[in-house]
Amino acid sequence: MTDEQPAHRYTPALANQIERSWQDRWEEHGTFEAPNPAGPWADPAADGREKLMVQDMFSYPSGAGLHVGHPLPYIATDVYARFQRTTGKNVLFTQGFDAFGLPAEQYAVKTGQHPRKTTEDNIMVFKRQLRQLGLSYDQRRRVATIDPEYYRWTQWIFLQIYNAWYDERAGRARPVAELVAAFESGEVPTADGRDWADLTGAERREEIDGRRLAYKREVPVNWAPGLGTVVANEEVTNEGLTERGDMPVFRRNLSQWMMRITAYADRLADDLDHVEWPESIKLMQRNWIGRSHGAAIKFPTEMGAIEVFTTRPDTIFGATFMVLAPEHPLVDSLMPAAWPEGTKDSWINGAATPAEAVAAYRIVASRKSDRERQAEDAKAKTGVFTGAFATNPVSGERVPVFIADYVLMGYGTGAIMAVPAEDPRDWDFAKKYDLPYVRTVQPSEGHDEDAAFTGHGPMINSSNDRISLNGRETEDAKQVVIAFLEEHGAGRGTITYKLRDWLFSRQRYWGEPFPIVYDEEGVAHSVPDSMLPVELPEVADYSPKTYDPQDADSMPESPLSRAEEWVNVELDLGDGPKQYRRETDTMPNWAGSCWYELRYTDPGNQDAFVDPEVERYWMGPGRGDGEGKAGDLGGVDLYIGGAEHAVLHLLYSRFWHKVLHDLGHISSDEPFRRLFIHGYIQAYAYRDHRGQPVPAAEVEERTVDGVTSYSWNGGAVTREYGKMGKSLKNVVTPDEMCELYGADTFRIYEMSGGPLDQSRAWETRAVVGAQRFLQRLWRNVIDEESGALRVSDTRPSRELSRALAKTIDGVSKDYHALQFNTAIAKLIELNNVLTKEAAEASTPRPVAEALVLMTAPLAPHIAEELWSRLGHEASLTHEPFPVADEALLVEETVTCVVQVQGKVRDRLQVPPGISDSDLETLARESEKIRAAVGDKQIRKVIVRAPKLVNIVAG
RNA sequence: GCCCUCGUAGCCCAAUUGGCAGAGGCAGGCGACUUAAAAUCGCUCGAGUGCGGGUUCGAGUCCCGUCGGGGGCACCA
Repeated sequence: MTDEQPAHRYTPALANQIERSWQDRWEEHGTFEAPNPAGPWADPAADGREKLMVQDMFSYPSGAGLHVGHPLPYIATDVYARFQRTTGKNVLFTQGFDAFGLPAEQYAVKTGQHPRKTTEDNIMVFKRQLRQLGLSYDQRRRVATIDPEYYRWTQWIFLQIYNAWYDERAGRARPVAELVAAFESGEVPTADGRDWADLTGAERREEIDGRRLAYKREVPVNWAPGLGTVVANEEVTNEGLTERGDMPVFRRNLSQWMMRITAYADRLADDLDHVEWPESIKLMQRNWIGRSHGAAIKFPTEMGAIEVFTTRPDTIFGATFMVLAPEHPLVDSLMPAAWPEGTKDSWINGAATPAEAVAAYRIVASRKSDRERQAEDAKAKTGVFTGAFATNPVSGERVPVFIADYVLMGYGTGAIMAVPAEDPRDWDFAKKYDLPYVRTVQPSEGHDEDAAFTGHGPMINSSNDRISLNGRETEDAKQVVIAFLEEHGAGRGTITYKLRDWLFSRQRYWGEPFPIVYDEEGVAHSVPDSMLPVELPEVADYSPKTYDPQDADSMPESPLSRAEEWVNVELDLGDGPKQYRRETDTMPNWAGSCWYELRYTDPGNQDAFVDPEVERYWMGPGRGDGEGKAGDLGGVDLYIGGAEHAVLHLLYSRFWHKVLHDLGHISSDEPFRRLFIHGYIQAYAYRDHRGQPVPAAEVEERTVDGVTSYSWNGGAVTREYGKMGKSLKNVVTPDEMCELYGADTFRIYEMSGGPLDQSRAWETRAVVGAQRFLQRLWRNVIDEESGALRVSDTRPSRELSRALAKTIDGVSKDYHALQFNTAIAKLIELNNVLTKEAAEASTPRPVAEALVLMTAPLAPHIAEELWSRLGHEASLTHEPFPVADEALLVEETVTCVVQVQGKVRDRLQVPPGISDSDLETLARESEKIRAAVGDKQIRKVIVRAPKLVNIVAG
């Protein structure tokens, strides 16, 4: 079959051959290596050029390999990087591997191999798959998080964070050494107010540890017995299962490493104003940080004051009871021995004493798993009276104190003032337990009397001899109440966050070991820089001890704790050799990806995680795309990735980046200046009558009378749309596509499907469109029969010259804006115009060369091949992008539409520079327009020269 | 329940950001080449923008409501 084809046709076989040879050549010449301003790759040329840093989110080398959805962002960044090189920029573009973590370990457990072996095998597969796509990575800059030379610096950064504290007054992190000085001088008060000089050694250590940005503490954590590890709050799904592995999670108190990300809550929220990210992602981060302004208010009781947090201090006259979280520490001391006067039967759940009622309720609440709480009807509020009363500090009313599990210990102060009339949750609780309500905001017209009113309106019922809020609007009333509380020492304006500190310990083998050892007293010490990296030991059994997934009482046991020889070490930490025990937990998967963008800039550096000069060159504020932008904080110029990392990865890496910035190690204050979220490639899957998936590639489609039906092996099947996966039998791989069509065709198809931020369906049969385009392009330069060039030095026709200028202009704009789908359409359009002209004659060289250069970012191999056949020795990588002839962009005549009452009645050919008044005159003189207007009065004429005139008559 | 997004030819998508609904591709139809088919090439058919209102001289584009798809959050006081 193929032997009947013209000998020099651009067939898949030829494409494959060309692609291999150019990939080899690029590698051999180090074509995509980007010079640095300093260090081993220093090149004076770097300084003279503008820089640009383009990056994909870390790839995770899973055992399954790539399907056609994975390369979408990689190709997009590659096109962008290649385009930017043609504008003369020094472009840093590479791709590394995030290779620690649960999936690698679980896969290793399943196959019985060491995680390093399976991970490295997977990396090899990924590298091969990525190489065949022709991605223009700087190979020298690839990093893998599992490489000891990489995680040495991950550990070093951990120690930087460990040895830092957050100075609220300065609004930044500072080294712990400066904290000691601040304690000594009394600048920073100790926790209990005593003089630093009066504290014992242990007390001083406690003071310091209590302020470190990385600290170890007994905290309630998410323990997953089925995985044998704890996971972060963010890694637990709404169903109360682990995000990876779908295992049940239980709340347990365990001593764990934490990161004080909450210290950065304000800056993480505020600096979102200075990065170019999609608003939706900024919103998700702001919601996650969850900053709310309100007041902390003290409600006095006989046993001391209960502090509540509220965002609605204005409604305090409506606070008719209080609710504490069941775990609230004050509950025990609040309870009287017996039920007081006025206790309603419905409040006590049949218990004889408050102690009995509280104990019983606590058991019920603690037994509920997160899952059960989710499943429960949100309106089914439960709780019990504590027997205690508190005094409303503003209204002076005596209010009963309840405990209920709808109040969470982890948010605010774990206690609320309940305002049923203005809060639906409190309303539900009040209805159930027969508690009174007082409306303090005038509900709007028609508001349901049997419901809380959460809207805004003038204050009512909020006045006594000390204060009056009546008639005030919400915001105003808040300020008045806060001022009143502060004046009377009963409270203050305050801010609360949903963001919690980051749980940083995992009981896994396959992660970075902590650079921490414990002495005989159990005191933690940093491992000195000179002893880094702390390498993972070889162990016989690298899987953590797992339990029955439902066994809530089991205890985590880290695999490293069994490596006795590694755990027990003799070290000299400056005071002579002593025995120490190593920390046996490892860091979470996120650690390595928290700073890799920094390492990309200087991966060979042996003396530092990054040379400050190199960091400033690639990521510094006001450089690259940040040039001339007020308030720019620096960072990667373009970062492309999926929305699934909108919160976790992007928040954690911003946090680490800010700490490193505060400590003076880097100049940029944000890691990623511009973020772009790509859509996904999804696929159709088909199921037979039993609901079993059938191979999607073998399904036949038939349309009869406009109704489309699908069949497989003669039997009807149903179609669904979703992810690509083995279980759905709808996986298409880049390997298959490269073999069947070639990488360039595959790249064009991937980029032509639609805007990059939109998801789309994979359709193998449509790939041929991309192939036809490249074949036509090839044919316009090379004679299919002889293989000779068919370009000439003839001048292109005026029409072709215009088309070329328009294409250069449009394509260049599209590349800048990441609109590769429309860039492709414009290139095809020009190629089609060229095909018509070239059918009769040869292709004018200037057009051929410009078209090849413009196509190169998208289909680099064929472009390089044609460029070389056109007689150029060097790679076109750094060849300047064609420049449009401005004169040809101006049309000679423009079609002007003349409308009457908004309907098109005539079209005029006019010069583009025509004035409004000349155009109006022309339009009024038009026969068709006169006929359309008839004898109606012309009321108004809208002129938008040179394209439109609209006459309003009537 | 709340928030964010997207709905344009049979399908994937354009539309100078409020100014003639069509750039490109797939599929379909007709033709050329071929003994034939595939591949290739040429020509060609094709929506009034999910639905209902509103603003405007003019709405795919802005506003309100509604339906449908995708995503996020969910007792956060």
